Amino acid sequence: MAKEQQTPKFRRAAATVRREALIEATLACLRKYGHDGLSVRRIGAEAGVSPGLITHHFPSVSTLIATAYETLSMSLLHSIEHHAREVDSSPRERLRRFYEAWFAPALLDPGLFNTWLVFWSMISHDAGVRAVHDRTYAAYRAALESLLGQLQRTGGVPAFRLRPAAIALSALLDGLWTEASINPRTFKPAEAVALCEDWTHALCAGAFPSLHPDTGGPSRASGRRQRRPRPQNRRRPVLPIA
Amino acid sequence: MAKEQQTPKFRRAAATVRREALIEATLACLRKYGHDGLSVRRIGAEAGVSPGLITHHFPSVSTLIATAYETLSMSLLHSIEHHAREVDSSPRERLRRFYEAWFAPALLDPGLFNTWLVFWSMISHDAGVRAVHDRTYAAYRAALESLLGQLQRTGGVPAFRLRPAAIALSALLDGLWTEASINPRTFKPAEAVALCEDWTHALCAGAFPSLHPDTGGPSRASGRRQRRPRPQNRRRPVLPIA
DNA sequence: CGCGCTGCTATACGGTTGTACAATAGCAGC
DNA sequence: GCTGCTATTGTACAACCGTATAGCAGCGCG
Repeated sequence: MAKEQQTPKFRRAAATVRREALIEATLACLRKYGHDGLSVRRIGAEAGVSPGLITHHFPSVSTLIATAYETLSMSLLHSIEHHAREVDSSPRERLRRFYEAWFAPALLDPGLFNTWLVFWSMISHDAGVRAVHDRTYAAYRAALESLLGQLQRTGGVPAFRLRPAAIALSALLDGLWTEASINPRTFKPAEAVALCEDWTHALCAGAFPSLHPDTGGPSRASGRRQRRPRPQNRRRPVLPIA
Repeated sequence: MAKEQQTPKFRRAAATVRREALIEATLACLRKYGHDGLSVRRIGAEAGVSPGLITHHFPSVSTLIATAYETLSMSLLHSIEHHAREVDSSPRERLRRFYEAWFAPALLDPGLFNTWLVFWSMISHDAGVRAVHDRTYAAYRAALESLLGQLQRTGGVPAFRLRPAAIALSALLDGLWTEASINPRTFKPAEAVALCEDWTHALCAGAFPSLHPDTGGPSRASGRRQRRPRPQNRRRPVLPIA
């Protein structure tokens, strides 16, 4: 009994690495358990650590979630951008690779979608999470604007307004990703890529009138119908639910 | 004291109307409290009813949620379709009115988005909710396919494959609706309508190659690049997170 | 080797959750 | 008007939640 294998009850770690470990444990929990994963006890168990530690390292649990949100979001964006930039080829090709990365199997994990749902559902409650969303959404849009800007400088591509174009493309990507994550049987990832490629094609063909640079606002967006008499003055409520 | 205003402690109701009232109370709770709204106590309080009643009328709380999901989803779809069909005009105009209804103020309520997040987050756990999603998504896609089919029969519009077109349009609508619900300041509803109108315009211009009727699958979707050598055999993981 | 800083654990607390079940009472039918 | 069916209530229960806090213990430093 002289040389007992007395394993230490816990190991100390620098605050930085412990915080990082907690963030990774949080992401693992959200991925595995979805909305039930953001519990100090569950995250602590995942990290092999006492529940009280997370409130010791983070002012509150929502701060931890917000940090995890920013970490994951930026990591994904960098991975996708890196994948798109890998081959040195035309902007059009880079955009296509961006789509491919967006619908790669790793991105279509249902656990990842559930993670995102948790982030989204916290936006309306927590100001920190909302700030992270605004930052990361801006970063995604900036990435798309960069790719689209390179595309615009390609010969034969008509000029278009970058910001609304990026908004539309981002929405298309998000919408396809959402449905693909919910029900993988609706369409194959390659179909999603093809639909995004179609969008690129239409953009290059100048088929999006409201994106023309001289189009100031959306009021003149439709172009042809200047007279919009707002026909039904008696506003029929679109949402009859109480 | 002879004529006491003795209010009955509760009122009996037929099972049907009580279930309906509980469904409406559920929707109100989800709208107000988001994910914290699906508690028997909160729903019961909203309906002015004891918590035990909901487990008495519904086998479980997830069944109630699934029913509420289907009710709200179909109600919204019918409202939007009704709004689109109101004027008897061109298919193109009906499609535009569909977009307008989609981004009407009532649909951009943050509470509605939070409600949807709850539904979405239950899909991976509950088979009933998943079935409701599959049904309602199919209904939405069918509605879009109907509108797009009418558009296709218009003179001057090239033929296109209905199903992937509806999938793409649905994704665009959903993606724009999501971001508009999260952050109303990113773009105005009219801009979203304009971007959808752009999509319609491109479709009518035949600017979506993969939607051409002869295009069989997504493998030939990109059209031009037949040789796709899958360049990087060492698959760099897109998601480096553990 | 031992001191001491502090990362970390363990527990307690008041609150919430879903489910179960016995008791109550509205109200319809006779 | 009384009776009986059953919708409804109220409570009990065990499990979980986030936070606060007192004290243990790893481990660097002297």
